[in-house]
Amino acid sequence: MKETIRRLPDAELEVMQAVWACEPPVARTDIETIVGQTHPMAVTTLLTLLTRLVEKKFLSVAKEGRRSLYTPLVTRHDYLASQSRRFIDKVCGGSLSAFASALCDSGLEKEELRQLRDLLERGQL
Amino acid sequence: MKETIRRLPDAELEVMQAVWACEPPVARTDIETIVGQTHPMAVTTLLTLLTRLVEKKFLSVAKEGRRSLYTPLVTRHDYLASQSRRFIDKVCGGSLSAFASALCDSGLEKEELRQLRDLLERGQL
DNA sequence: TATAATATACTACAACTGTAGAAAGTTGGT
DNA sequence: ACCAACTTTCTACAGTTGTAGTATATTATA
Repeated sequence: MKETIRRLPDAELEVMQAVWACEPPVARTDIETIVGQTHPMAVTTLLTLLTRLVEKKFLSVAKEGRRSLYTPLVTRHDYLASQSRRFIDKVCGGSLSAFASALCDSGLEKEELRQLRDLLERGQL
Repeated sequence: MKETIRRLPDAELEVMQAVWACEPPVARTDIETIVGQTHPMAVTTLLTLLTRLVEKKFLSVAKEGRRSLYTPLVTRHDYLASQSRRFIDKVCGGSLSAFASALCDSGLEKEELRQLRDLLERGQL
C-alpha cells in the first residue's frame, strides 16, 4: 500500500489529469489544449497551476530552450488509489456498506454497477 | 438521482459527520464530544464551522434558551451519494475501470473487496 | 440582584485556491 | 542586430478554509 498522497484542489487536479493524458515529458501547449476543452483559462493561470504542482512535487520540470517540459512524479493510478482510500475513510467514515450504498444511489446505471462489480472481481486476481 | 451537492472542506465535513451521528436536533456540546475524540478544537472554532454549515444550508439552527440546536438539511446518504458520483467523474475521469482498479489498489483487504462486491450486488435489487 | 458560569457572535488572521495582468527572458527570421 | 512572437516568472488580489481570541448575551445561583 502506498503512502498518503495529499488531495489536490480542483483546478490543479484538472491540470494533472491533462498531464497524465499525455506522453511525458509534456509541454505547456499540449496541456493547454486538453484543459482548454473543458476548462478554458488564461495562459498565466495554467502556468501558475503548473508551478504549484511542481512545488507540491506532483510534477518535475525541465527546460528545453525557452519551453518548460513537465513530467509526472505521481502516477495517476497511485493518486486514484490513494484518494479512493481517503474517500472511503474520511467521507464514508470507513464504512464499506455506506460506501456501497452511496454508489448504488450515485446515479450510475444498473448496468454500470454490474460492470463495476465485474471489474472488482477481475481486478483482485 | 439528487441534484449536485457541493463538496465540504475537511473540517466542516468532520463536524457534519458528528451531527449525522446524533439524533436531531443536536446541541453544540454533543457535537463537541464526538468531534473532540478525533479532532480536538477550540469551542469557538467549532462554532465558526457550525455557522458556516448553516450559511451553506447544510444545517438549520434554532434557539432553545441560550443554546443553539442544529438539524441537518442534507442527509448523510445524499451527501455520500453525491460525492461518490463526483469522485468517479472528477477524480477518476468518469472511468469505471480506473475507479475499480484504484479500489483494488487502495489498501483494502481482499476480504473487504469481496464484501464490497457483495454489498453492491445486494444493494441493487 | 450581583456574580460566576456558560453560550454564542464578532473579529482576526495566516495559508490555500482560483484567476490573471505586467514584466522580463528567448528565439527565429529578416 | 532588431523586432515580432512566444514563453515563463513575478506580482496581485479576492474568496475559502482552519483556527481561535475577545466581546457580548443569557442564566442559574448565592
